[in-house]
Amino acid sequence: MSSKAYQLSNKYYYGSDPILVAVDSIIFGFDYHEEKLKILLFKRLVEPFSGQWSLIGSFVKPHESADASAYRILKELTGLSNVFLEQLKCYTETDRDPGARVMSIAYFSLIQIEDHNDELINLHGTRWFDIDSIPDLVLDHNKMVREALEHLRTMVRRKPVGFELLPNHFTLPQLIKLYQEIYQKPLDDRNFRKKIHSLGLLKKLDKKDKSTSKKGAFLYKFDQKKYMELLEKGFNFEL
Amino acid sequence: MSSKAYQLSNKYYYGSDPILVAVDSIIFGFDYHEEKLKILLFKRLVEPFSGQWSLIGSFVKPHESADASAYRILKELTGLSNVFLEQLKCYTETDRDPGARVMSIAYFSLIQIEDHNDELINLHGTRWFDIDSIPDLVLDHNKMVREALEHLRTMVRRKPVGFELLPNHFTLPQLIKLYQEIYQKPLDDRNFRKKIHSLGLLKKLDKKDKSTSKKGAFLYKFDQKKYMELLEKGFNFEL
DNA sequence: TCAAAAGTGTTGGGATTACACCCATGG
DNA sequence: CCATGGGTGTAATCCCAACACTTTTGA
Repeated sequence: MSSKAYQLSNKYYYGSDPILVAVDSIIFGFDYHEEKLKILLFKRLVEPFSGQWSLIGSFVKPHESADASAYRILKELTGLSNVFLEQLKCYTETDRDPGARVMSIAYFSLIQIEDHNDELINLHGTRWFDIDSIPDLVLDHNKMVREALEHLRTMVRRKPVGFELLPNHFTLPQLIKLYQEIYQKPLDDRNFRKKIHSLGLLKKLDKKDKSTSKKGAFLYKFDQKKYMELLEKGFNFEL
Repeated sequence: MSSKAYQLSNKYYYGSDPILVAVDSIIFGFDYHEEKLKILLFKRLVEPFSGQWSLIGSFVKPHESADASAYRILKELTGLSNVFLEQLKCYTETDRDPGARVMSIAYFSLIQIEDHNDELINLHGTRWFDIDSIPDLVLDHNKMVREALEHLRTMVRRKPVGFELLPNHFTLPQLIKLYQEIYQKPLDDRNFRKKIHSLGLLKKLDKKDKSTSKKGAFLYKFDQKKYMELLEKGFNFEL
């Protein structure tokens, strides 16, 4: 019985009441063909509500941190390991899960849709959903999605995390479309370019992407060093 | 046995491993006589490390949310109930507490030092410490304090929470000193006044506080409605 | 009358907004 | 050669930072 291991290590806190702890990840991706921000969902595996759409999650195991748990489940379902993943918020209402007293730590993740392993995706029945047509999810997961989306909108103004959603080489039109989709409003093309260039974050490549126009749009990558610097100290990216 | 109640409600998740969950609150106060930002600590009541300085915390009980737990312990130790309290971050490293596998949800609180009940403070052996001379704390509590302080500095630029640390009636010199203490840098007096007035958050009273000068400084209170509005939508308060 | 803290405005520079046309190319 | 999307510059405005003197009054 697995709770035995736990009991053994509890030398001190007799009489205190342990609680089940889960992690649930809100995983964002940007489909730049459709120009849509999406989140990754799967069908819940356990009762109650088995088979219903759910955030991707797992119970936290005795010998792993919550971070490790969130990384583990993300790796299992997408094959990805070097991704942007951070803790968002802990949901602790006593009645949030009718199955038991379960707390959930929500994680916020940004991934590049193209990178993930399609076989794994199919294997586990995960699916990308447009953020404006998320189905009814189990428990309080719809609330988690709403709050994660707010977090994304706030965050993108302070840190250059938008890039986590784009492929390594991307064009400015793609970048602009991403920000428009996140902010849910049209942005001025010229001012956006001016601002993004002024950050010194972009490295222009020689190649062009001609998949969307005859003229072709220059590809860029971002300067890893500058990126880290800005991630650390933040910036102000109001538009 | 209290864990029985828990077992009873766990109809579904057999074989999953529950974890002890605690809350720990980083409680900030501003002593405007000393012009110092402080945090409230107490001496830990349980082994291991009983008697050492610690953040104020408690285990989360089976029938309370983590928020309720944090409010409960704050009320017990300070007598205060209408305070600014929000969840900060969950600490989940497996080895963070040698006593057992315990997660801790850190809470961030801002209170008005004068409001709290001195008798309770004395009764529980709590004490205010300058943020620049925090003693060694149990477990990872020093880390929590550092991160909470960073959070305060970030937050104060986006939301008008500074007021939570001041008495209901306060003077502009007090407010400026508070911000200087939080930002840890001198601020331009005239620009600060201009900016704070432009927010439309302050209501000037007829009274003056003459405790710090012969001329006396006008007392202000803040406009609750405007405050709520700005708390909701945020602002930019770079200085 | 003077010391000590409170209060008050202006100006220059940098950033942000609004806005319209030329460019390159494949079909 | 033309339709389509990619790319560029400037002027007006707003916001922010820097900066020094006057006011009040109790001792």
